[in-house]
Amino acid sequence: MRPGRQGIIDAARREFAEQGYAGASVRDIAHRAGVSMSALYYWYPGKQDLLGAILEEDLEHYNQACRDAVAAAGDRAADQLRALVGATVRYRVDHPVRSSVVLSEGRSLRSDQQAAYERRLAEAGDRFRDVIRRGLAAGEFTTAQPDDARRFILAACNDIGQWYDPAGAIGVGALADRYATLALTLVGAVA
Amino acid sequence: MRPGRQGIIDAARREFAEQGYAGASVRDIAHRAGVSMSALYYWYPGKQDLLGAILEEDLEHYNQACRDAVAAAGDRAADQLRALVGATVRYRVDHPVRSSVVLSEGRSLRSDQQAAYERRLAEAGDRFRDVIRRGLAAGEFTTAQPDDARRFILAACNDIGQWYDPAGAIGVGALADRYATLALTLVGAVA
Amino acid sequence: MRPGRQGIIDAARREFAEQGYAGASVRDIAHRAGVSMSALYYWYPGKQDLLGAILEEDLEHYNQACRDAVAAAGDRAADQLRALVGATVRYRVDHPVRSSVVLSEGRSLRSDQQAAYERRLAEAGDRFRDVIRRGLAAGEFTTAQPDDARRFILAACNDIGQWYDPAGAIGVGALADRYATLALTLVGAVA
Amino acid sequence: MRPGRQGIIDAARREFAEQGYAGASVRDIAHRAGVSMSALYYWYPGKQDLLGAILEEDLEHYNQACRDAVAAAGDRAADQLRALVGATVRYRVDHPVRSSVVLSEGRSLRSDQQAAYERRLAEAGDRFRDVIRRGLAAGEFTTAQPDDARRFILAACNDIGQWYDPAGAIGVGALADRYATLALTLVGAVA
DNA sequence: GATGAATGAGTTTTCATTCAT
DNA sequence: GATGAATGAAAACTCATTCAT
Repeated sequence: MRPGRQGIIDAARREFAEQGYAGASVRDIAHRAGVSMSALYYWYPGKQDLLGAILEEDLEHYNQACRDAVAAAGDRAADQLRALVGATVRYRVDHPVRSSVVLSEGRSLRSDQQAAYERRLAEAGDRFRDVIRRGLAAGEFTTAQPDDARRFILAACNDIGQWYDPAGAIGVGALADRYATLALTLVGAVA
Repeated sequence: MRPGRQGIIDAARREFAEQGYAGASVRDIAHRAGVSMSALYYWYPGKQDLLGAILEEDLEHYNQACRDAVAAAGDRAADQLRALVGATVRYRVDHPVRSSVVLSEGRSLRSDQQAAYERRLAEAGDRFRDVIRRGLAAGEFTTAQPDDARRFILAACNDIGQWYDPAGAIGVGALADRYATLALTLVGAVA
Repeated sequence: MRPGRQGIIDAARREFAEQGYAGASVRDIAHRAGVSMSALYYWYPGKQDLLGAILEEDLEHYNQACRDAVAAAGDRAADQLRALVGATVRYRVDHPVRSSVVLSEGRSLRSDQQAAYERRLAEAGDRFRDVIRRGLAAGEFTTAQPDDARRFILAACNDIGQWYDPAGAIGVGALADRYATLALTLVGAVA
Repeated sequence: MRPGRQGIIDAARREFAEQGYAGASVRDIAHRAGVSMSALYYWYPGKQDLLGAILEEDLEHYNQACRDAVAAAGDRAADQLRALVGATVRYRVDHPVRSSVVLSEGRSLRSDQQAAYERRLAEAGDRFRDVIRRGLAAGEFTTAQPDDARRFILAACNDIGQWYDPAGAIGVGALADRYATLALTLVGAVA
């Protein structure tokens, strides 16, 4: 696990995050992973497959976090939305490198890898959509613009990596709470 | 405008938008512009300078649109925020290529170009910050989270290019209105 | 030799003849031509195109020699067959490098280049077929195996490069005469 | 025969026939043979040795077929020549892969393997030379060009793999007869 | 007896850029 | 004002081969 495959994936993720997919070089990835280029090619058939493996792993990782958060949140839509926003904020803060690659390098995937990527992305979006729909149906939310609200919430959460300073004064927990509050405002949560 | 320069910039912008800065090739840019590579290098010193010129032109272009919108909006903060959101939504929809490059290729700038870029970016952010601050001071807005609200609004507006379909059913005007409404919700606009 | 295109083609032909297409390296071709690899790629899009250009040039060159020989040979089929065998023998002897590449590297062509190559090869074969058919029709030839005779003749002529020693005692003219004699024997030429 | 060795040789032969020696990769050979690369290297010291073993085995195989054919042919040179042509035609038709490698990859041998290869090739040529010489001595053959005739015959037989279609209408037996007839024509066989 | 893992030199090709004219 | 020709470095990837186990 660790020595070959995982070390290479980790190095590739960092390199893709810093340079972008096109700007990253396989040579630098191998060097960063502490293996020869040939060893890298022994474990992965090519640069594109590295990206595919990373996006698969990280999106799945994030989706799992969301599933868990919703499952632990109880029945009220407001609590589920709080949980979802919290999980997303936390993921962006705790995994900035993973988040950066997932959110900006999807377009660099080979065409045959796109479908799986977009399915996983849609799963994430659908979870928000479902919670908001259920909140509306239950009378917990009152917004007339559920789609726009969802887009605001997701865009805001995904944008965190662009400005958040892990060494700064804002804690993750507080940030999650604040973002959840605004999310509930957007969906017009009652009481 | 000028025959050589502008055609090259336009081609470069499209190429950067489609491939990313690192993934774009000077050869392809020249070909797309219909000029020889030598001609391109006659007008611009290099690839980085193309990016610099594009980001300068487009961010300035966007900032001017915002300035004009605010200036035309009258004195109430709510109207100014509506105008600002409207200008941003419109820019993202009407200039998807410009928007895409400005929003995703800033990190590829040479270090000596970064300062100007970030100053212009900050100008855009500050305009939202100022309007929200003035709205709070005037009692028009009531939010306890002005910074978070600003981030939600900007992130949502900037994200439009990721999903908006110009051939789809949603018109720009309607979209601008809807986004402005949510923006006002976020800042807790009164009555 | 000559700058640019021709020098590169000449070097590539020699290299392909000596090492085979797969065994030849673009680096060695460029070195042999006295140009940098980048210069080579300026003139030709890739290794395969070098092979394509060579086979086209050389097969056409040979076909032209055959056309001229037949045209100059007068009306009797026997004379035309003599001319055709003479032209082929001469080509194999005078252009051993061209002959070697044309006869052994056709299978290394890209699929889109194969058709043109095979058309030119067929043209060469058809010229022999036509002459033999006409000789039979005119009563000059009597063989019951015109197809086999044609294959014997062509195979023998094409094989010359495998054993002929240009520094040896056999002159081209004598060889051409001897091969023509056997060719006429094979088709059962009368008197 | 032996489990590892023979499967590897068979795979290598096919690969060499399809791609040429230089174009074939040890990886593909191992994969085709269904063994690991390490296993391949356990049985054979390297790629060159595979080629050496193949050429040795196949040329010897062919030579043995010729020896047997001549031995079974009786004393008349014409019958022996018929037998020799028949054996060669049959070998080219029945073993197209072996034939292809033997006839086109000899030049890729390591220098220390060349001698043995050329000795075996010469043995094949000498058998034809001897039969023709004996036919002339016995008055069975009358050609004035025994060397050229031999070259025609061998070249024609060796060329069969280039055009013969095993799924086509021509049977091996018929083809052998026809080629033998032309061979006898070339040597000027009497009666 | 056999392999999974790795290597370093090599491959073809593309890159941004320069220069003589 | 502009170009055709060229460059050296680097790109992604493959090669035949080796070695510790």
